[in-house]
Amino acid sequence: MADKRGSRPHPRGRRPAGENTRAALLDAARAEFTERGFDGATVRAIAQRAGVDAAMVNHWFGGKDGLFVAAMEIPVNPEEIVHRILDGDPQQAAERLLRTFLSVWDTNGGGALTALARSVASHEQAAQMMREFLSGMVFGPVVSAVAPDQLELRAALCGTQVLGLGMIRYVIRLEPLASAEHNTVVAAIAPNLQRYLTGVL
Amino acid sequence: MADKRGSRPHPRGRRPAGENTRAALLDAARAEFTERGFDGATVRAIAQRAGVDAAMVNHWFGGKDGLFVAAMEIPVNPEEIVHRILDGDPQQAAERLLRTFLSVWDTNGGGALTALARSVASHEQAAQMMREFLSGMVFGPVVSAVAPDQLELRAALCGTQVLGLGMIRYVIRLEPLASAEHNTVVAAIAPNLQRYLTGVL
DNA sequence: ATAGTTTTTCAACTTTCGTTGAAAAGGGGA
DNA sequence: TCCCCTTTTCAACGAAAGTTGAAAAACTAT
Repeated sequence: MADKRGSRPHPRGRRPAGENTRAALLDAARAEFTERGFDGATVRAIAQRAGVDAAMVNHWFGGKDGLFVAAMEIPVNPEEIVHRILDGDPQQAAERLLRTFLSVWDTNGGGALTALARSVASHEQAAQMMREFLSGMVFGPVVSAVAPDQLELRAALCGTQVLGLGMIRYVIRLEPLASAEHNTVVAAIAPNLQRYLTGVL
Repeated sequence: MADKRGSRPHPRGRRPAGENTRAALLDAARAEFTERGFDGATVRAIAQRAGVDAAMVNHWFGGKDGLFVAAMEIPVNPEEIVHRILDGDPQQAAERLLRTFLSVWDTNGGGALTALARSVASHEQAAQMMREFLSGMVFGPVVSAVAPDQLELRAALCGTQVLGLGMIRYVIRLEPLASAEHNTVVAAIAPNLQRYLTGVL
């Protein structure tokens, strides 16, 4: 009944291998940052969720900031996403773009974009990453491929619509959009987004 | 040169009257919450900005939470705003709505909505206030007056566009939207917003 | 096998923040 | 004038969080 190690979940030093602490930490960090934002998430909670000690964050990532940057490195390949969006009729690019975001977000509990949105609060670095992600990684390439003019303005406009949708649906959780079917959302928003991409401004 | 009270900025007890601590605290709180969000703002910084002791926050508002709620009580009258938006051609309601938000925000450094947006992070109360403000105070009444059907969906859709604009322009500060003229923004976005209000979904 | 390196936990430190209680000072009514 | 209430600062407390250093355990190479 009274095993000597019974009360201590983990013995001291290195663990039997196989369990990748770094990856576990990244997963836990993504979840916590998404749920609570940069300030709300604590190193201790992330470590506990990953089942390791909080000191591991410093060992592997140098600190909370490093972990945040590493965790927000998007797990999905932006080029592949962009490629899929551009594949087909340019007049339906908005619909494909919207469906892509919705499915990434819904399988992800809000996704990295939501984590960033929640973190932009007091972290200038998050705003920086957001800018780069929005204009550089996703909307920039798409707009360049399908839009006739005013590329930067169109990219920013797409940002307002997509980010606004993310905020309302996942952060504020305003009904009926928060629980609406993908088809409903797409039917309502895709035409507007399409105008930002290829319509006359 | 060496006044006995020279090193102490304020003597102890009550001050000569005339200076309204409560109001100063509210102003400072609005500024700090807007710039840094609920978590980023500290009671001490707010008090220093107001030129009073941090304990005054507890004395007047019961704590940081009470101060936040009090500070977010919107200084602009929503009914008046709604009335102005509804006054005129319903087909141009979106333009008036957009211009109203832009001017409130731009004279306000982002405004209460931005403060709330920055605070939604780890404060469920902020999300609650946001929901009520969006659907109850502004978009709800406007939509009820001009929209033909699906009132709640239309209100939420307007929320995505307006909140997204606020996030991109004031929080993320993505160019060229961040520094664009009001006319440019209105020309680009009003048609889309008008579709959410009165168009066919 | 043994020495050295890497990984891991533990305990403690430091800082920051919200909050509290007591004391001081001005104002107002009896 | 004297007493009481309100307002204000001050000092300190307690909790929480990011970080650090040392010791222990497992792996690796010689």
